[in-house]
Amino acid sequence: MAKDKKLVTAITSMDEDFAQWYTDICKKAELIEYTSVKGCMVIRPYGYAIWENIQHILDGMFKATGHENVCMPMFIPESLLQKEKDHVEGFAPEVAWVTHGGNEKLEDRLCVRPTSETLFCEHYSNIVHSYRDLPKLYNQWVSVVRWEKTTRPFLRSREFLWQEGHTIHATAEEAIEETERMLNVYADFCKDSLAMPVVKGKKTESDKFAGAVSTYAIEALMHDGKALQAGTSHYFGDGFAKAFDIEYTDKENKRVFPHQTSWGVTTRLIGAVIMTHGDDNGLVLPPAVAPIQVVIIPVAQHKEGVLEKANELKDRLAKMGLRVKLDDSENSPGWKFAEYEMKGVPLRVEIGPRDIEEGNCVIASRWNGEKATVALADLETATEQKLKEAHDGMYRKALDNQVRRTYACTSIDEINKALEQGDGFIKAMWCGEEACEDSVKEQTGVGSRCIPFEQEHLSDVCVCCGKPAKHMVYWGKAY
RNA sequence: CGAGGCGUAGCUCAGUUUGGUAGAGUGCUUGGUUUGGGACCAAGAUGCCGCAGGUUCGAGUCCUGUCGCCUCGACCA
Repeated sequence: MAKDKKLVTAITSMDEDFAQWYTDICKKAELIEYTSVKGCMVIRPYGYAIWENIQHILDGMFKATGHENVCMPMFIPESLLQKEKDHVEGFAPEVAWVTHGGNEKLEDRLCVRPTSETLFCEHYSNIVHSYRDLPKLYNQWVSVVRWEKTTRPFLRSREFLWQEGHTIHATAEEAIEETERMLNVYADFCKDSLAMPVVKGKKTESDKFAGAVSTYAIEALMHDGKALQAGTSHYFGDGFAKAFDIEYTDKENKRVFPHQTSWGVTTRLIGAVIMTHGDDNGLVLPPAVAPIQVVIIPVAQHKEGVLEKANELKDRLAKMGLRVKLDDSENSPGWKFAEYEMKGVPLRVEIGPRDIEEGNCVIASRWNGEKATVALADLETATEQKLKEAHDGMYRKALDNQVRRTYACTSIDEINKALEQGDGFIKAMWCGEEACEDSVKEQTGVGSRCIPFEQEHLSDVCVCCGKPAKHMVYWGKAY
């Protein structure tokens, strides 16, 4: 792969310094730019286009499962935030406060939403009165603010874009079903659109969302072996309803509390894509969310007929509904190759005088670096096939990495030994006690990620205390 | 919030030890030659040396303060 030294020196290699590699990609692929406010970044057009594609696909999936979009205010009065005890305790340390309106000090200061459960609850208490009003399946696409101490582009910023679904149901069964349904939507999206394998599971008690009865998550394993929570779905029971006085009259004319859920994914998904698929030449984007799916690079473009032919190919691909770009700038072809590799464009079509004479073009695939000569007549079918291959190949490659870095362990020693080969997922049995969860983290550095739905029986006893095991848990170092 | 690192041209950085006219590479602009893996030649433009005080005849350089960014921890999507 040492084709050209300049390609390698353009960004820090991931083996040398993974964190720097990540930052380099964010900057050089023009995804973000820093601003003068810590943790608040400009998401540049190319980065935002990825988000728009994510939004578009997910929004379709939400609508297909019966959800409606709404928009809540950005401010939450302190008194409202205080209503659910666990919730406020969980979020208070990281909220930003608005204390003044103009020059006047506010009586009741306002927090900038870190999440909108309280706002949805207040609203539901106003509009839910009868079983006929249920369920409400709401979602919103907004930004939220959490005053993080340490920030990183996409992975942990103080303001971030997300969607938060908030639903309210007549029964616990319905709400639990919704919680699971949306976790599956997320997992399917990660697999089918981001080519990213995830582990679905339940969070331990200590790792639950503030105010939830149970929290479910999808966990992904990054290229460096660290785990990233890629999405969550929470079941609230009727706890919020009780705290916010949301009641309805059921068919038997009884006053009862409804059951709620919330679920969300964020721009962190972009970070997940970078760290799942990227390589030392830059970003590698899954075709489904790539802002440019095919880039056409003319070679010797000043020569008669080259640009005309390139434009013709562009039109043919665009007609297929693909996002295609023709780069006819004055930069050299080599420069363009490197540039669009940095930006992770899935396919590159090269067209030059030689090709035109032979009736061919060259299609290069970003994910595996392969080049193929394709007859111009077969452009559409070849492109379609190579995009599909890219998605499938990327998923397989990511899954291989995850499998290779997943270690089944039955003792603390085994965990530590496994981690010597590099970070990854540890599968190990657990008794269910928080003390053991803490102890494992202390002794090995890995924390519980989730209790996967797909359980395996590795041993009868807890990896830590030796008492009877209740669950197999995925452990890992987290972002 | 703890520990470390860094703020000099759009970017990457040298210059700070030992105070004395602001530097390099890259990028940018213009013209020409090029074009199948980050092309070449020529000419040009670009700086409150993060900010505020102080010491000094003189500060990018020394002192004090301050703000910000990055990395690693603890916390989190």
